[in-house]
Formats: sequence, structure tokens, C-alpha cells
Amino acid sequence: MSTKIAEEIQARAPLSKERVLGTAVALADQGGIEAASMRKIAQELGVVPMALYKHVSGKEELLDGLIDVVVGEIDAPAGDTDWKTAVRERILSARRALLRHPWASKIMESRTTPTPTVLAYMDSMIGTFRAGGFSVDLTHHAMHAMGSRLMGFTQELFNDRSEAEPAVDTEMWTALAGLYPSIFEICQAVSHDDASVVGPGCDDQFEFEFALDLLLDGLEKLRDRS
Amino acid sequence: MSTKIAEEIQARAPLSKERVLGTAVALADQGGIEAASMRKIAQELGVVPMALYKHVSGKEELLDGLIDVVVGEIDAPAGDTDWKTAVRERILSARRALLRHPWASKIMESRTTPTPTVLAYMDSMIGTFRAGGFSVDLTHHAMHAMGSRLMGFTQELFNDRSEAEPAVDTEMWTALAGLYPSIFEICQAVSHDDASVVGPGCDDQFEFEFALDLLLDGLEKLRDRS
DNA sequence: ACCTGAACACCGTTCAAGT
DNA sequence: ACCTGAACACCGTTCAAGT
Repeated sequence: MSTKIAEEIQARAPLSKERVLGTAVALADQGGIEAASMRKIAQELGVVPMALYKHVSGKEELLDGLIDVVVGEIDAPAGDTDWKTAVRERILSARRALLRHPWASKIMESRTTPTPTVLAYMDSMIGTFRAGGFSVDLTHHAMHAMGSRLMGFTQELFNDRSEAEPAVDTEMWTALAGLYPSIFEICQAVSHDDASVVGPGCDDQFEFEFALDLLLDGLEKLRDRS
Repeated sequence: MSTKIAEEIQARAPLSKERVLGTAVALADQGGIEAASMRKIAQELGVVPMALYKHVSGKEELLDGLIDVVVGEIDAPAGDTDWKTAVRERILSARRALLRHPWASKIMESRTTPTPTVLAYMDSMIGTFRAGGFSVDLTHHAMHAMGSRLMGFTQELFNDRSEAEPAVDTEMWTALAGLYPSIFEICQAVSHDDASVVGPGCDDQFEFEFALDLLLDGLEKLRDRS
């Protein structure tokens, strides 16, 4: 029976940690973070849930592994430029990785201890600052100031933009204008067309780079001052 | 039977939305976010879980309510100062509220749509920028650049600091030095005492204000340039 | 010795049965 | 008409039973 053989092969398939993480990433990419539960990963692999615990000590280690996959996709630092473009390019690469895996930021936020892969990334980033002439202290503050933006986070409030937003009609629009006039003023400026339809929304990439450059420029000035 | 009477009184106690949110906040303050489950809130109130659904449509609305409680604790904007100290003071007030309720940041990160209370807070903050001479566009960028820091977020990676950290011994310390030399260098500078013990750690308040001022100063320069 | 099915202790929420 | 107990569909993980 070929079915039997197929089952045998599947059963004997190594089921390494890589395979577990790989299917977890695939499931999360496809169905969001809650699609990457222990039970669903096991089901996808044609395996009983407990079988995963041979390759991963538990949910925590699985989440750490998922982060490592994403961090592993960040480009290596460009060695032939100044600190500023090196940091900038690397962070933009991190952002691209995060956009490829929208579930990753939520996991990172939930993590409590950095993995060796993340530590290596941070260490490398610190090294770039130091090589750029930043003192130990200023580098320290710089890393804190960059915060999770180092990992490519947009770190905005309510950055859903997922569910095709429920078509703001004129009634809601005028209500907005009355209740929150300052928000209204900005929304109106962002949407180029007339006020009856909500515009194309914000340019996330522009806003990310704006904030990034604001920080980098500020840090550069602090470096030059000392 | 006084017991019966007590039960009757408790049963007849209004069980308003305020009471539900109040006990939820108390439970979360005391036992973290997972202590504020529907079932545990109901148990604390001596009520069947489903009874909560009379005052709260579901878990989502409960979480929104919890955020509103925290945002409600942020001081009103000081009206008699320049935009910079007004923004600064308000954000530091938000940070204080968040430190009082450490569970709140995780909930805010999980939220997808802002509540009216949060919108009002944002609207007020935008108004402060505008009154400070910022153009509509620059104010827009400023709000994005501030991001969740507006709510008092430290938004750092791995800001646990909760579990009394497991006493870094000399062995780990030298391993750190070898694997992550740049991180080691910074840790060494932060901890004033000798290298055998990890020092007092970072001054979170200082780092928060450092990053905040870096952004505010940069924004001020951009405003003056136009 | 190894693997795994059933069970445990949760969770938010539905729904029909009881008053 | 109102309230609520049991049940549903999940979750991560323990543990003992089966091979």
C-alpha cells in the first residue's frame, strides 16, 4: 500500500527544529500569529502535538526561534560606508524583514529575554556606532533612544491598517471634525482629494524614515558636540 | 441568616461597568494582565462569568475600558507654558501612569482601534503642537515620530527587569565579553563597581527623557527652519 | 527506553434550559 | 423576559499508560 509507505516516510521524516520553525513561519505568514499554535503546527506536520517538544522545549522557545528566523533575514551591515548610512540601511532592512512577517513585532514585544541572535545583532549595531566615533556613554543612550526601532518597528499606536477600513462616510467625517478638530485638520491635509472620502492614508515608509533620520541627525549633533 | 443577607446585598450590588473595570484594574495591578481574565473578574465579583457581558460586550471592550482608565489618569495639559514643556510634562505624566499600571502597555500594543478617550488625548496633543507654531504637516510627522512614546512607552526591547535578574556571575560575564564585546563594553561602563557583579543597570527615567528630548529638540529645529 | 493518547487546567463565548 | 449553567472550541502542557 503506497499510502502506508507515504505515512512511514512522513513519520520517519527527521522533523528537525528547522522543520518545526519553518512550518511555524509559513503558518504565521499565512494566517497570523494565532495560526502558529503548537497544536496547529503539529497538525500541519502530521504529528501529535507532544512530538514538537522533542525539538522545542515549549512555546517560549518556539517564539524565540521565530524571532531568530526574522532577525536572520536582516542584511549584514555594509562595511564600506559611514556609521549613519550603515545604521540607516540596516534598520531599513530590519523593517523590510518585519513587513514580510507582520506577526513578528507582536512576538518581539512579548519576549522578555533576548536570544543570542538578537544579542549579536545589537552587538553589531553598537559596534557601528562606536566605529563612527560615538563614546561608550553616548552609544548607550543612542541604543536606548532607538529602542525597538532598531528592529524595524514603526511603534505607532494603532497601526492596524489591516481590515479594509470601513469607508469613512460624510457623517462620520463631520462628527470627527466636531469632536477632534485637530485630528480632523491633519486627516484633511493628508487626504488630497476632497473631504468626503478618506484619502490614501499616511505614507508609512516616509514617516518611518522621517523619525529615523530625526534621531540619527540628533545623535550626530550630540556626537560632534563632545 | 446574615450570610444570606450579605449574598443578597452583593447580588443586588449594581455591578456597573465601572465596578467591572475597577476590579479588573485591581486584579491586573496585583497579578498582571493574565489575572484580569473574564472568569477571574467574575469570580472576584462573586458573579457568574456571563454576568459581565451585561456591562461589557466582550473581552475587546473590557481591554478598551482598561486603557481608558489609564489614559484618564494622565494629567491635563499645562496651559501656561510653551509647547515643548507642555508636551514634555504631559508625556512624562503618561509615563507615570504607565509605570503605575505595568500591564497597560501590553494591552495598548494589542489594540487595533483607538477609543474616544485616546483620540481626545491625541487631539489635545496635536493642538499643543499647532499652538506651538508647528505646521499641519510637521505636526503630522511629529505625531508619527513620537509614536507610542506619546503614551509614555519606553518602547525598548526586552524591558523586563521584572524577575530579579539571575545574578550574572563571573563566568557568564567573561562569556559575554567574548561573544558580544560591544555590549560588554557598555555594560561595564554602566556598572560602576568592578566587573564581577552586574551594576545597578540602566537609569530608565534618564534614558526615557534623553530620547524624548532628542526628539523634541529635533522637531523644534525643524519648525524653526520653516 | 521511547513515544503518545488522554487528561488537566485554563481561556472567551455560545446557547439552550430553567426560573 | 431575564438570568445562568453547561457546553463548545480552543490553548499549552503534564503524565501515565502502551509499545
